[in-house]
Order: sequence, then C-alpha cells, then structure tokens
Amino acid sequence: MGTHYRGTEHEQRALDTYIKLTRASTATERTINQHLVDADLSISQFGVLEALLHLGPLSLGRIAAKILKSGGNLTYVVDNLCKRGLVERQRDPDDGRIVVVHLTDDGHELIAGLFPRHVQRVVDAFEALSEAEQDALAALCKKLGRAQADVP
Amino acid sequence: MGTHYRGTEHEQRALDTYIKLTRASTATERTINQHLVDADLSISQFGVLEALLHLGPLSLGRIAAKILKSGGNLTYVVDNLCKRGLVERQRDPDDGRIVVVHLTDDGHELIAGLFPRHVQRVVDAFEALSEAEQDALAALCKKLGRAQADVP
DNA sequence: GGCATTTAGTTTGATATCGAAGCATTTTGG
DNA sequence: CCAAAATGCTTCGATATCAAACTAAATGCC
Repeated sequence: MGTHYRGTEHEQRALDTYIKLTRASTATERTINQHLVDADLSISQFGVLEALLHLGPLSLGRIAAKILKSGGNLTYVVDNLCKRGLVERQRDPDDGRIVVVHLTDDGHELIAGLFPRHVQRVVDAFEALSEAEQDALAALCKKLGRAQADVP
Repeated sequence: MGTHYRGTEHEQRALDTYIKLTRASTATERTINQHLVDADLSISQFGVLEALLHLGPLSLGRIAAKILKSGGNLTYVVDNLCKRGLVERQRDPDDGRIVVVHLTDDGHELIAGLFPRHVQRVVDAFEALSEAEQDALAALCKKLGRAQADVP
C-alpha cells in the first residue's frame, strides 16, 4: 500500500496515514452496511432513521448536523423516506421555518428491528482489534477529527 | 459524541470507535480536498489523475481497484476527464477488452501542478497528530482495513 | 413598526456511486 | 476447434451529494 510519491519523510508519513485511514473507513463502512441492501435502505436513510430512533423527532437541520450531510441532501433523503411512509414531516407551530421529522409506526418497527443486527455487524467488523486497540483508534480519530475544524 | 444506544460495553466500544473513525475520515477528506474546488476537479477525478501521474497509464479496471470504486463509476469519471481533454482512452492492441487510460499533456500539467499543494494540505491536516501518533493510527487502520476482507 | 439580516428548508444542476444487465473479447475445457 | 465460462468495459436506473440560488419565517436594529 502507500503512495508512489517521493517526498520528505514527513510528507510520506502524512500521505500514508491518510490513505490507510480513508481505506479503513471505506472498507469498514462497506462491510457493515452490507445488510442494508436486504432492507432496501441506503446508508443515509439508515442514518436518519437511527438518529430518530435514539434521539426522538429532530429538525432537518439537526439531522444534517448529526450525520454530516448538506441540507439539500437531507431534504432529498427525507423525501424518499416519506414516500415509503417511514417518517413524516411536521412544521413547528412555534417557528414556521423549522420542519421536524419523526418516525411513523412502520418506520419505528423497521429501524428497531434492524438496529440490533447493525450493532452485531459493527462488533464483528471491529473484532480484528483488541479492546485496547479500539480505544486507541477511537482516541486518535477523535483528536484528528476535532483538529479539522481549525485547518483552513 | 458517541451513540445514544445502550448496549453492552463491548458493543458501545465498537459503535463508538466506528463513529469516530467515520467522522475523522470524512472531516479529514473534506478539509484536504477543499482546494480541488478551485481546479474544478472532483475527488474521484483527482484520484484518477493522481494514479496516472504516479503509476503511468492504467486500465480502467486497475484504476477502479486503486481508488476503490465500481467499474461503472470509473467509466463515468473517465468520460468527464476525457471531455475536458485531461486524459485519453486507448484500446489495448493485445487484448481487445482492455482500455488503457493515459494523461494528456494538459492533464499532466494540471495534476503535476496541483499535487504539491495537495501534499501540503495532507501534511497540514495531520499536523494535529505527532509522528508517533500518525504511525500508530496508520498501523491500526491497516490492521482494521485488512480484516474487512474476512468479515462476511 | 418596518426594513435588514439571519436562519431553515427547498430547488436545481452537476457529479458521484452502486448494482445489475448488456456486449464484446478472451480463455478454458472437452 | 468450438461452445461455455470468465473478463473488461459500458449502459442504465436509482440514490446520494454538494454548492448555489431561492423562498419563507423569525429576529434585530433603528
């Protein structure tokens, strides 16, 4: 693995870490989300349903922040979930700009049934690392992720 | 951060690590690729050009494997690069199934000029971690990434 | 109170992305 | 030597995704 670019050792290290991080993330996500195909859900759709399951009804903006997607995107994803009757939109009576999204009974049943399987897949995917290694990885990722807000 | 799901400690740990990994990867990618907007290149387009710069002409299949994208996708991305005159297709005379993609002069000039800036951005993004931390992160990601091939 | 600014969502146009189906071409097995 | 299987790419239909333009509602300032 690694790039074929010849730079300083410092550059090489950053490039190499970057590639491995990206690949690990992509590969892990792909493995874990394999089961969503059966439920006919996209990753984003699953993300929205999961957020609603664990946090209760949320505005579009809060969902967008939660799953790190753009507003325009969220409108689209929620549209598709609405069409399938898994969620519903409700305008906030106090603030007419806000649209709150909540699970329907069908939606709740679907995500509640799916989630345990999802957890198991996450656990399986990370079985390759010991608990200490998982903690170390999480800590490094947290540090790295936090820092990105400050990089121009 | 972290999920709001109450499971066993073992489950919590995997879920938490998963979220932090995904977020760090997404955030870092976003920071680093910000400069591509100026060059009017998508991340995938940049990935293709970079692969060609450092590895020389490649078949579509090899590019797909290199940047972890589906074949159908690669056809599309390379189409767009062709339209802009940055790459060209060439059928392999020995094996009529294979299409080899290579940089044009314009393409070479563009990516060769862009790459140093890209490296600098990667270095900057990872400045938040010490060299030892970067090495540790790379090693953990490598281990995790490798293992995904074996998870059903 | 009324205009300017900010905030929340939606729309739009372009690129990305996948999986499956389709089409050549090459390789393989009998 | 030929039919079957495998390989490499393209096409297609659907979803995702972003950024920018747009609309509507609330807030702030004078």
